[in-house]
Amino acid sequence: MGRAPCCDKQGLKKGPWTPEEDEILVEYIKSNGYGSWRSLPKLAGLLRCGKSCRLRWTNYLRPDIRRGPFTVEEEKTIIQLHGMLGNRWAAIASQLPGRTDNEIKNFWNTHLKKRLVCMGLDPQTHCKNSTGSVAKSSASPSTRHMAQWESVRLEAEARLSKESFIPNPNPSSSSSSSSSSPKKSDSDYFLRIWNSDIGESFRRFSKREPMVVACQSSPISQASTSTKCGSGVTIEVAPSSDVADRPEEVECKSCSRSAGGGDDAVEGGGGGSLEASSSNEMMAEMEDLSEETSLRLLLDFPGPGSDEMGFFQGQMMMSNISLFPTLLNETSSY
DNA sequence: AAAGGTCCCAACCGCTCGATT
DNA sequence: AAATCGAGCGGTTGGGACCTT
Repeated sequence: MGRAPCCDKQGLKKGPWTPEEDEILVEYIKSNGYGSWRSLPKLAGLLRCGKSCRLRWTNYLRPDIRRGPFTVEEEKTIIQLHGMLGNRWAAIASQLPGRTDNEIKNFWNTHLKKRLVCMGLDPQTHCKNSTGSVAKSSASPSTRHMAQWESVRLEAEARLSKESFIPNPNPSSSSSSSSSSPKKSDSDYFLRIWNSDIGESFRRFSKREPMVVACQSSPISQASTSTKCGSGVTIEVAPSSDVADRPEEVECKSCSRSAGGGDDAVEGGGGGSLEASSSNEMMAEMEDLSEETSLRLLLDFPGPGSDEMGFFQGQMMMSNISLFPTLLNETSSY
């Protein structure tokens, strides 16, 4: 598309920044802001291209940059977010105040990646590598990450839909009361994540790739062959006869609205529908399966002996966000 | 002490996307 | 609708710092 170079590179300086250049850039931005990076170097009197100035500012000179080694909590956050988002460093950085995407990327490539390899995990998929016993789907890592998000989101929407069937046993408790209604708030917690930077990042990315949901390890996901979101759009999950090799494809025409109408339905794998007359016991069973499966998908749960679940809860709590808090408490003994 | 190898990170490059013309 | 621009993102690299022999 005839893209012009970002700047006229003739006569512009490259390489490491000098303290003098740093000072000029900082002083200029302090007094003028950084409205246009392209014109900034000329206005500030720097022989650098705008791109270089932006990079220097965002990665090094910004006053809110947090320097120094990564903490253990930050490391775990990066690993978890990388498990969900893949190499989307900017999205990961948005969850780590004061850290830049470049810094996180470097830290990942020089430390965390090696650590995962040493643990016998594929740094891209966070699964056991080819020598291990866990073989996931043939989908690309980014697709799997999206699939995890999408799977959990679908379940959250399905749960909301399902909840709308159940008569409130305690009419005095308002539906907006989150603390006294864990089931309801569980869905809300997910939707809050969904509406956060991470969710936004996922939504933007997912526009570019067809959605493939790999849910072979998920009994409830296999069972959930279709659901309706709040706008009445049906999301189809075609059952597969060989789920280990062929991840089920989902044509998701979803909206971001939660399900709420009384005629929304969640259909079971046997072809039967969960209707409003379903027993509470069945609902409870579905609830348990659904929540555990969702968590495992979301966290790439590595299995017994891991403390990652507990960590993740801590991370989310730090951000005033918790995914299915009651379940996390129950499952933290894994 | 010196040479060679490895690690680490700041900076660059090329691409994509959204906005504008 | 097409071309262009500006910004941002992720992959890659150059070179200094550090380690090993």
